[in-house]
Amino acid sequence: MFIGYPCLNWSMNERPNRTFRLASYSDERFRETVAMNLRATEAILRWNLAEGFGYFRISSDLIPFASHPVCAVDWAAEFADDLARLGAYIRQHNMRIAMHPDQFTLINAKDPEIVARSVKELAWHACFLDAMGLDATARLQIHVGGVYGDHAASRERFVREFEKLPPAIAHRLTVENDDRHYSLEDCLWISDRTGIPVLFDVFHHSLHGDGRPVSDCLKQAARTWSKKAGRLLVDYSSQQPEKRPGTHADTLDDSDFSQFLAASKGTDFDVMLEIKDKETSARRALALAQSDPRLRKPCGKTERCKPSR
DNA sequence: AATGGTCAAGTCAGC
DNA sequence: GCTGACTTGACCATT
Repeated sequence: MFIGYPCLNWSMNERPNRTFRLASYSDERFRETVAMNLRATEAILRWNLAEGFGYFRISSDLIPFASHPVCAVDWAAEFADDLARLGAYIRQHNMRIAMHPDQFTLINAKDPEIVARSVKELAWHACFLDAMGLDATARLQIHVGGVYGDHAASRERFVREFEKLPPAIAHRLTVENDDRHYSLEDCLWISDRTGIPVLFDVFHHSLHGDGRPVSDCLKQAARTWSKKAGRLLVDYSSQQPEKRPGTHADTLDDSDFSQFLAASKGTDFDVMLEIKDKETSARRALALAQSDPRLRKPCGKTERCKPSR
């Protein structure tokens, strides 16, 4: 088990998600921004290694406007060396990487143009991971979406559209249960028909699930992950008190997380803490998991990974 | 320097 | 048909 946090690190003076307005786009500005974002990401991964975090979600803002027609720069070629170096670092320390294209990525949209844009969006993410030389354990997670008032039809459409995806995307794609439309059951239904591994979101399951115990869900979701796809991925969060149901907590609820660790004992996975204060909570989670035999730390290639302590 | 309106992309509910 | 919510950081124009 690796513990991770998404995209940003507030305690460092690094921003891996710098962007700018479309109206002020220029190739030069694009290049500068990508270069800064890459350097920041590299710095955060170094920090993660030192702190013991083996799992990280790389920001989709790293390459701004990557799938937009305005972007004519061949960034994968221009930054090939930087990307290869970053990838080598990740592989050397056996780190786990995921990316989460945003909610407008809908391979099952009714409008074929939205589908085409979504495929382009997924394609650049896949290209980015490819350029780093990462294998299929580096995942692209998306929600099912595209409901248009008919869950069943949309679920079917997702399966059909998946079959048409280029292999470079298909072999990295992962579906995640969401908090309003598609439960774990739905994702498993899709997985049965496509072989897509299912990322289990604990918090979403509590908001939109069938009430089944987390331990059962984890076991079911884990069965959808092959050796190639890697360990099961899990998103964890808890409810921010006094806020609309579904609002992610500002900071880790220590007792809720400890209960989750206890309840999940029978399954191994990498867990992403979707908590707003990022690495602050991730550190506490790491401390709470210290005595958990599943916990691993990122390590060098030659040195065998061992459970911490 | 601080502030606040607005930002590529999608869907849905509510007017 | 249009607007705002969803959700959330940050750009950027304005003060």
